[in-house]
Amino acid sequence: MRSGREQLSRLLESSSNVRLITQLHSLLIRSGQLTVVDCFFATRLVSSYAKVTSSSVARKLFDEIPHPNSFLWNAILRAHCRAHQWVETLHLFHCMASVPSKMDAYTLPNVLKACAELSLLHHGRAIHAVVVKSDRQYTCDMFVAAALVEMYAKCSEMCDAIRVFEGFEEPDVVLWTSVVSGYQQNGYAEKATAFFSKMVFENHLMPDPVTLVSVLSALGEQRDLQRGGCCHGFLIRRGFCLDIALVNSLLNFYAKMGQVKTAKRLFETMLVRDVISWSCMISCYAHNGRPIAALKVYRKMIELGVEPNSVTIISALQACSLACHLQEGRILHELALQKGLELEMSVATSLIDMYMNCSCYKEAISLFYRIPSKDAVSWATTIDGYTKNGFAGESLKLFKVMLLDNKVNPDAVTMLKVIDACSQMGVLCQAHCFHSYLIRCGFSDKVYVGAALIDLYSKCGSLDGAVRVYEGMFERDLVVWSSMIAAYGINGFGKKAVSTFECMIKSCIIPNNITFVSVLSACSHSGMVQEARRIFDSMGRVFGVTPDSKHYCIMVDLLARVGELQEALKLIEEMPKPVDPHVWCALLSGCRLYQDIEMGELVALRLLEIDASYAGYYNLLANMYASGGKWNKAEKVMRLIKERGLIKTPGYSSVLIGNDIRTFLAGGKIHQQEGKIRDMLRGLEVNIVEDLPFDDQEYPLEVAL
DNA sequence: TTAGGGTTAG
Repeated sequence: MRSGREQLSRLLESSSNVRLITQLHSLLIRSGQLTVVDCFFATRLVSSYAKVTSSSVARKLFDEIPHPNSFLWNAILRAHCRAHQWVETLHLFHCMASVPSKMDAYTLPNVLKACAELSLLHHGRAIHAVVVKSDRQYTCDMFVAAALVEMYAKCSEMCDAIRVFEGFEEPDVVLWTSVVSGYQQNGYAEKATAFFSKMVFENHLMPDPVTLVSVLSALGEQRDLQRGGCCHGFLIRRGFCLDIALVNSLLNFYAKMGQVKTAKRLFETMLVRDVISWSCMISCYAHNGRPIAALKVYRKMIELGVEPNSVTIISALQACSLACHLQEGRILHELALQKGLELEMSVATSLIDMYMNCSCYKEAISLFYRIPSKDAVSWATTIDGYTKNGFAGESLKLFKVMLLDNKVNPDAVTMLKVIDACSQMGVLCQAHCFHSYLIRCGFSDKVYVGAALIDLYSKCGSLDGAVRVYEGMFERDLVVWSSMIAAYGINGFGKKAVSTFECMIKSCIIPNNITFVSVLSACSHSGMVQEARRIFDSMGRVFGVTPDSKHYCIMVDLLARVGELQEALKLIEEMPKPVDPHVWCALLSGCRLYQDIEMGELVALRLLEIDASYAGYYNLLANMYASGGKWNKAEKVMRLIKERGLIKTPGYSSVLIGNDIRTFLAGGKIHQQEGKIRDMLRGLEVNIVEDLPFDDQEYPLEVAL
């Protein structure tokens, strides 16, 4: 027969809601069993409150006990740890340290955890020194060892973590897992999986769900679908399917691998889903280019009453950003405000990105300036947002502000965004300046920076600059090759682009969809129809790359430009549906050029079926009529634009004059120096004609024409 | 009385 004290203690231990714990607490006070001298029930209560993360109540109770014993001290440390109150944990530990006899092996894991979370490596090392000094008292304790491994791993000191691990002849699964997880969290995916293999195949230890979580993350990083599938099979056989963290990890693995259908199936079979499962699924769709599906999942989650957290909001915002879904984005902004998350760094950055992508740059900027301490990501997002909205000059100004602010160092991505802004401006001297800056900062050796610089120089019209960067690179990846191919292409050197493409294949670099966009558009710019046909045909057949709407668009444009209108139409008919309107536009331009009014009218009809409110389509049609002298029809279409109140976004070009960027809008106000500008243009035309090359050398097509 | 785990921003 159990005593009342023991029964009450067990009841407290099994209580999982605050109300019940509070009732038991009152009962203990009323019955006189909870006194300031009795640490037994105080410890039980503190532990129970900690389980339901009521650390403040636990602390109040603890503070009432004048002489806590080791058990009570450890319980309150754990309560603060569970509540992620790391500073308070350390503070209490220092109070406790004044009574050394109270500290034991149970104390250290909590304190080490706080050190790890606060990245207090020196503190952690000091505690490790205490452990070593204690000889066998703590050194053989596997719990302390696991906490030490975790602390070192969190502080990116994996060598020290391994030394702790190696101090044990027979480490248990938890200790092995700590190391696997440490490697994975520090970005050493291969080491993590190798360590896991050693644990299973050489040491014959059975992994548990926690081990598998870390392994799946590492396999996701390694893009190892096969071994991930083995883990899936294993967890089914071992009956771990109800471990929600493990299944979430598996869900995330399939999401990372782009296996959306498998992730969806897994999500649907989950008996219990928490907010992380839902967030994983939203993020899975958003990251795999299906923002509408992501938002659908988000709405379903809300409908089912699952409370979204900051990660859910971030993932849903990413979907809004991709789908340019401003209305839903604003609702999410309101939700973030209600939850007090608006200025949390990742949420604020996602909001800025969403507003920028939805062309609401003023709202994005206002939010950016309200973030109290900005990080490199928020700066880069805003810089990039300006560029996306066509304000590259503002991007560069903001970058200067970032440097003057001097609180955050720009990272590689920030640099790439600034290069993008420079590319949009297309001003060569600016490109030179920024390139010098990158060399000074030590970023110029990075492969991705090299690729971006090639792109920058080529967009500034300096093919020489692009070639110099390319030739000066020690390492060339797919992106570098693709950038160089594109650089030749946009500067009109189609043959060089194709020969670079062939050289890349000889170097055993497999082209991707972007490489094909570059090489096909290079052919298009130089009128190389046969080469384009050959390369387009090889895409799926030889390289396993399925042509998408961009590739079809380039091919249709190319065929239409050389007058192969029927072949272009045939290609469109072969395309997967729905056909992107840009493809029809390319054909319509060809109809205009070759005055195929009949086909042009049919194409225009298709375009207006897609979007009757887009003024650009009407303009294309009107231009086609005007080119053929069919003024009545052209006028009729233009009248339609006015009647329907449609507005066409004007095209523009810009030029650097002194330190000023001057922008010229198509159809804009007549420039005060228009006469002089036209004289200059006429002069240039004459010079171009006089300088026309007539040998076999390759010259940019635009110039030759 | 104690340990290792899952979702997120450019």
